[in-house]
Amino acid sequence: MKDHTTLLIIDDHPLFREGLKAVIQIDRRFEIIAEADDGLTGLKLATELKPDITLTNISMLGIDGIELTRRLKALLPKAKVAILSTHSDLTHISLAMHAGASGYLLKHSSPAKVLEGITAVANNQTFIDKTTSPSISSETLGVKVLEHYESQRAYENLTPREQQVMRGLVEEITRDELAEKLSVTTKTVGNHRSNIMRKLALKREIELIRFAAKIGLIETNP
Amino acid sequence: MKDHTTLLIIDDHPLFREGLKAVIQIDRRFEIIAEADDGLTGLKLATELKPDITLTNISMLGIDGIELTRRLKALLPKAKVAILSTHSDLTHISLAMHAGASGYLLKHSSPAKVLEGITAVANNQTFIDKTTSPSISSETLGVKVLEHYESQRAYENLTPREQQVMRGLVEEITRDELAEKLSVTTKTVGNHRSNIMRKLALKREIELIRFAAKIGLIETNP
DNA sequence: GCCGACTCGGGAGTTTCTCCCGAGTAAAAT
DNA sequence: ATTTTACTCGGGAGAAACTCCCGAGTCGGC
Repeated sequence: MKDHTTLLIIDDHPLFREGLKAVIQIDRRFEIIAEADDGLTGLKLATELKPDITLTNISMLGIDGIELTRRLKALLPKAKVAILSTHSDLTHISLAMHAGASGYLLKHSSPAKVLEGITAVANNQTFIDKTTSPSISSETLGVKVLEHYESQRAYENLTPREQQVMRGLVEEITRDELAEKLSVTTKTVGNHRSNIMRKLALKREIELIRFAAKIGLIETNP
Repeated sequence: MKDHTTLLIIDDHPLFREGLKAVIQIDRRFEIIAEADDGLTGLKLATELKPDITLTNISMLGIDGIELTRRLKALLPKAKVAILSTHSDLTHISLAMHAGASGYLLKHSSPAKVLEGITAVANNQTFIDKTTSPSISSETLGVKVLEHYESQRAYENLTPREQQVMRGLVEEITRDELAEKLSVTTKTVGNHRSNIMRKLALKREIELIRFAAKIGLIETNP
């Protein structure tokens, strides 16, 4: 490892950035060369300044950390990204790793752990903080990624009209209102629904709603 | 205002606490006398040390910041609590204020803004960071609180059996399975459902699911 | 042209839901 | 001790929603 590793910090919480900076600055091997509070400026800075490691949050307005990772790796394949997230679930972890992140660190964990993670990434290792999800193997990661992409793909494989109907179905309007909105009969809406349920292999309404939430079609207030 | 205001910081993210401490320590009027990383120890520290202001996050395992506020105000009505949250929606804000918080600050906002808020609370003012929800009047706050409590109350006004059926309805099991689980006929489950929908003034399945999510009956993956 | 995919909806049957009602039961009130 | 009240269970009848199967019209592509 070089004796000087440059870092870019991307997080939409100024206070959190302060904390991270305070912790990292203790270790003289690291130098924070820039920070950003949203994904777009973060991506711009990363491509311009080419830091050794880009440390980014996931949940941000506009470009989120995962999308940022994806784009940055597309532009600069050798760039190293470490995710710093509140989410310790497999879905987020696997999406991040799949997007090309080298590390997945948790905001809940101790400063020492975070430094450990950054150091590992600087040394070209892959680091996943397993504090809350102890049993992450590359297989389970793969499975989760697959599941998520399959959900997304399954939805995208619906015809345009079916997608439109599905979006209507998971809104709080009645079938009649939806039919009217789409200028078809209630019967047709029902038929589309039937096809959608079959194509997505769902049985009950709540499964449809969960599916819609999973692929970001509807909000689930946090 | 006293020339020295004591603070207790409660947040489950060590790094965030670091950032907050770094920012607050710049202002010599404040002294951080303790910190905690979960609600229960936070509550214990608050009652023992009686800080002038308890600064707490909302989302924490076990006792969350709102529940902590409620309990602390019950024990020490003169204690002042400032919430520091990522959520800028009315529901959270109003629940917090209703629980007895004196301030509602956002993690997204600038260090200066956070200091401003703490200062205001120290001066016995009520401070709500309106950065992302500009139009918060006491009326809208009241309405939201009312809405939330009415939902909760409406659910509690269901009979025990109805609550049981409702919990079953929002799980991913079929009517038949639910009927079998409750040792009644499908017909009875249907009748209960009908009564539930009428009592809660709901029309569609998705409304039922949203309602269940609102009162914390089911998880909505974050 | 003709093929395939998409969209729309009818027919027929099934499941689910609503609304109304009565029976059994257990606790609370008088 | 009897009445009242609330709750639970389910039947009946009809409405609404859903499924599965099918045919017709449309449109872009080979």
